[in-house]
Amino acid sequence: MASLGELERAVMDLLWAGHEAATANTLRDLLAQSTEATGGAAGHEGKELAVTTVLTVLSRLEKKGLVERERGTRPHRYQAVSSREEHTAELMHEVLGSAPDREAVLARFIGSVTESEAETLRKLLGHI
Amino acid sequence: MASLGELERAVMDLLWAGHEAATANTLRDLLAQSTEATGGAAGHEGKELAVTTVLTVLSRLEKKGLVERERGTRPHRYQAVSSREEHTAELMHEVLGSAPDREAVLARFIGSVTESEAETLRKLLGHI
DNA sequence: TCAACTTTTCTACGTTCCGTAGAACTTGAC
DNA sequence: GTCAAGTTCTACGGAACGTAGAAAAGTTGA
Repeated sequence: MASLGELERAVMDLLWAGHEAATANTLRDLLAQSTEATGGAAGHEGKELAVTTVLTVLSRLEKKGLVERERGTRPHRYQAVSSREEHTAELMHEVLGSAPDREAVLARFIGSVTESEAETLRKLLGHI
Repeated sequence: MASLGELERAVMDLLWAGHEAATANTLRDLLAQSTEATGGAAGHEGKELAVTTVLTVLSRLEKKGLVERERGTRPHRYQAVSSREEHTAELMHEVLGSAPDREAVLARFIGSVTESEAETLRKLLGHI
């Protein structure tokens, strides 16, 4: 119950970036802009998707529990259920929990953390 | 480039559990045993898969970089490229890296770690 | 109120990934 | 050189996802 497709991910990124609820139309425009910006590599031109496409994706994201919608207003407004950081942290816990020996995983994990991240962790853990 | 199917996962679990290289035949037998053990819930009876099925899965896992095979011996022998713990830790880093603000994610992550895990982390961070 | 427009839901198709395995090919042993 | 064991090729069905048209539901100006 985790992985997202490419478009689903792009939509979540937009919802996470602008911290407000957005309509499908707004999102469609933003999607066109963001793919436009990435002219070079991936080949996605600034293509406008059909609104129904965006709506389908939003419905799927809602079913997955990542997005919630206000049904009151007429153009429904959508927003992320939890912040990108919370969601990501949750995912990390999910991954961590998928191994029987969590502490051994943590040992490996810490082994390849940057120094500044290590410092952050020390602070968070109430170390000196 | 990450998620595994159910059978792929089961195969990796076997390769990770018995730390030695195994043949497709061995794995097929082990798979039948392990599904047999889980009589109640999932409904998977102790069904023997075709060896070709196991071989296909192993090929896919090889292509994904999770498994490597000795081509020298005739029944090829397969083994996990990295331990379950390393693989899991790598995955966690991948997830962590998927968010722009890694430190914010770490903050949330630490927020819901068990006390014994926190203790482990403190020790590990002590001497980095 | 009704016609025109906007928004949402339903349905569907193509692609990719995965579980599954038969057919065909390769290779080592005798 | 034949045969049995093993490996590769090919393929099919189902689920997830990108994509969007058709149809239904709601809104609004005249």
